Parts: sequence; C-alpha cells; structure tokens
Amino acid sequence: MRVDPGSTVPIFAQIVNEIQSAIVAGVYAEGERIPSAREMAQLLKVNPNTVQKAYAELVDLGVLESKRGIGKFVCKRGSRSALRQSEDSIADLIRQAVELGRSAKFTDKRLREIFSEVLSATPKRGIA
Amino acid sequence: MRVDPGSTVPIFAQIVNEIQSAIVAGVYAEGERIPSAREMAQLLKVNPNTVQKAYAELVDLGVLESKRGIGKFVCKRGSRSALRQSEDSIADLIRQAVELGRSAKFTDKRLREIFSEVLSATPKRGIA
Amino acid sequence: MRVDPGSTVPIFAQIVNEIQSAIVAGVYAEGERIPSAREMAQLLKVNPNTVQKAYAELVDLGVLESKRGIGKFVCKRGSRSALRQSEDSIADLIRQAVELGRSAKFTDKRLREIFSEVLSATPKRGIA
Amino acid sequence: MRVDPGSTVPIFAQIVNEIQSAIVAGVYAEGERIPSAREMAQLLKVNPNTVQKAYAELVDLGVLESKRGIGKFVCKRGSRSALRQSEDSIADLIRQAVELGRSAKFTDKRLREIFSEVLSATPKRGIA
DNA sequence: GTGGTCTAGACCACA
DNA sequence: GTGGTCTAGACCACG
Repeated sequence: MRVDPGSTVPIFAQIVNEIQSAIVAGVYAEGERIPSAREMAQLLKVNPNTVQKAYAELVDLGVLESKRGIGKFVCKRGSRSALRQSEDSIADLIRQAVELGRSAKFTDKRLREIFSEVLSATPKRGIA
Repeated sequence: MRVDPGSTVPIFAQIVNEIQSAIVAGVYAEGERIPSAREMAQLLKVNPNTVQKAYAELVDLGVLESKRGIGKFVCKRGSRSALRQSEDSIADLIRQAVELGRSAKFTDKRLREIFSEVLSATPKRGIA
Repeated sequence: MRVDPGSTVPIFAQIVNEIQSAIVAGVYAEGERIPSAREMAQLLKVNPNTVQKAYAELVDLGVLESKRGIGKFVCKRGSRSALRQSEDSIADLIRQAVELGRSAKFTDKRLREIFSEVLSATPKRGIA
Repeated sequence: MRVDPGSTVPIFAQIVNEIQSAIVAGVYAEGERIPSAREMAQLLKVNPNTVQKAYAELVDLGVLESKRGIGKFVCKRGSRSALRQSEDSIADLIRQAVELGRSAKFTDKRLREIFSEVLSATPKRGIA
C-alpha cells in the first residue's frame, strides 16, 4: 500500500484505488474495520485530509460504511462493489487508450501488441 | 476532430492528442501548415488561448514549428515524434490499467479478457 | 528580484531567468519551496498568470517540481539544471554578440575590449 | 548575407544587422546604392515587406537615405553610424549576458572564461 | 491575418 | 491557500 506523489493521478484517487484493490485482494474482509484516517495518513505519509477525502468517496461508492466514533468498515457487499469498480476503472483506462489509438488509425493488431508488451513489462508487486 | 469539455482530461491536452493523432493518421503531412489557432478555436468551439496552449506544447514536443506571422507547420520529423508520443501515451494508459489490475490480484488472463471486450466495444470514429 | 516591464525580453522570460539565477546564487536551496505564484506576483507587481507561465516553464526545464495544493519546490538536481541553463543563456547572448562582430569584421581584440568595457561598466546588484 | 528564420531575433532585425555589418565591413561603400528590397528579398528568401521594414529602419537610423524612384543609398556618414550602432548592439547583448551572470553570482573571472570560450568557438564567416 | 504576450478574473481539484 | 485550467479581451511584432 503506497502512493506516488509525482503521479498525475490525484493522491486521494490513488488511495481510493489502493483500498479497493486491497479489498478485492482479500487484505480487508467484509465487515472488517480498516485503519483510521490518521493511521493510514502516517503510513502513506500524506495529509490526513487527503485520506479523509478518499474514505468519504469509498463510503459514497458503497464500499465502506461509517460507524460514528468507532471507525470505517468494509460493507457487506463491499467486496463485490470494489471488484466491479476496479474492473470499471481498468476498462475505463483501456478505453481511453483504445480511443487514442483509434484516432491515430492504429490497427487493432498494433493495439494488441502494445497491450501485450506492457502486460509482460509491468512487474507484479505485493500489496503491503 | 473534436473535444469533450466534460472530460477529466484538460481540453488543451485533448487538443494535443487530437493533433498528434491527425498527424500520425496523415491528415497533416510533414512540412504542411496546420489551421491557425483562431480557426481551430472556432472549429472546436473553444477559446483561442486554449488552442494556443496546445500548439505551444506541440512546438515544445518537437512536433510543430512556428513561423512568426505565417503559421505553424508540422516539423520535418514531426510525424515520427507524434507517432512515438502517441504510442507512449497509449502504453502509459495501459500500464496504469495493468498496475491497477495487478494490485487487485487480477490474473493476466482476466486482464486480457477486459482488454478484448473494450477493444471490440469501442467504436471506430472518423478524424474529421 | 525584479522585473523590467519595458524590456524587449518578455516578462515571463525575465522571471524564469531571475528564479534560475536565485537558485544558482543559493537563494533557494534544492528541495526548498519557492513563493507561491500569487505571492511572487504581488512582489513583482505583475499578473499571477504571468508568474505561473514562468513557473510552468521552470517545471518543464526540470528546475522546479510541482506538488498540487502544496506549492512548487526546487528539484533535487534543480541547482545543476539552473546552473547549466544560466551558463547556456549567457553563452548564447555572447555568441550572438560575437557573430554580430564577426560579420562586421571586428577583430577579436576589439571584441575583447568591448567586453571588458561592458563588464566594468555593468553594476553589481543585489538579489533581493 | 543570410538570415535564420528559426532564430528568436526577428528577421527584419537580422537584416538590419546584416546590412550594417556589410557597410562596416566595406561591402557597401558610402554613397553606393544597395540592392532593391525585392532583390534583397529573393536573395534572402524572405517576404519583401520584411526587407522593406528593415530598410525603413536603416533610413530612420541615418544609415541609408532614400532617393525616390531610384533606390536607397548608403549615407555620407552612413559608415560611421553603422559602426557606432553595431558596437552598440554588440555591447547591448554583452550587457544582457553580464547582467544575467551578475544576478546568478558568477564571478567576473568566470564570465571572462565563458566569453573567451565562445570567442574561440564561434567560427569566422564570410559576408556573402 | 498570425503568433506571442499580458492582464483580469473565474472556477475547480487538491491538500 | 495552492496550483491548474479556462475564458475574454487587449496589445504588439511580424509578414
């Protein structure tokens, strides 16, 4: 679980993705409590408000639920929601890539090639 | 050649991409003059300064060159630069998608499936 | 740190030079935050957007890096970049002068004289 | 006698400098007629209006004088004017370089070094 | 008419 | 509060 401050992707969005991925990967089980915003903030070395914003979005997305004074917990169906949204995010990025390729008149074959290259070039990394 | 004002991608960045794609697709040949910022602005229905920012970036990227009082022209090697940068942009988006998938423990097989679905679902569109 | 609105050199370019000089001179250390565009703008009595354009160029040149919502910082190697670019700018101006002299058939001796005169005639000035 | 369309220096200004240099170098003697704007334009491969503007400036500077219907001629004291102005231009560029160096806290010794390097690195070129 | 610069002011995402 | 983007409109240098 980490964050790249230099990325063009907003930090809060990176956190949203990371949490969802962690849930999908089984790091946080349904009904389980996730670390407080402050804990997460010092873990990731980011501003607590940024984590707060990410958590709020996850509540909004139906992945987390808030129990006041206690903490935030993965929803009953949180794992499913996270899975669906992860797939959506992935599909959305790929869609952008494909559209870019289409307007430059790249063939589907060429796009498949690029995809395969990137797939084998991108290393697998741990969740922690 | 059009622009989506609602996109998260800044308009000027969309224009940069569109122009590069058009050059790669052969709409604008090397050495050829591209429409003035003002013409392009009214074509895309955006502010001329927004177009100018995009053009300035393209000059910076070595795709266009500026001749004062005459117009902007596709560089000698502009087509190559544009091609390389288009591929980079595409690969970059796919890389983001793959990284997202990796941290959610998606298998490569699943990622390939998503890619194929998106590829067949994304319509081809004209340049004009 | 000041700017001459009457100069033929664009204001934003003057700011780029001034910041680079300040970094080379050690006014802003590597990793340090520089004043916000708004602060700098009211300091120099210019429009904030003009400063922002200068800052954007410095980011582009690899001298500054931007952290959204926090500020702009001198890059790790920013001091080196600034030094190199300052020397390049100086050498470029001198090269223009020498070429002018060459085509008017000035001797190197005469060019050295002019240089020495200007060097002793140009006052040293503070950074602030 | 040539012009660099890619330079940051305006073309008309380059022409002004070139003509002055040519006069200083003795290519055009006092009282002699210089090529018409059209001739010069096709020689330099630039827009005739651009040459026209350069000539007008040279008249304004007291280097050339116009005889209607006949052409433009180097003034009586044109050679002196051109010499003085060439020196001024050269001194001005050097002054800009020195100011840049001063604000970056370059020592005079370092500036002299840069000057010497550029002087020996810049090739002598013919007038034609 | 064309590009380049500058100003003024607004809005938004981010921290 | 900070950077980033966008709009609107002005002015200038250039061809």
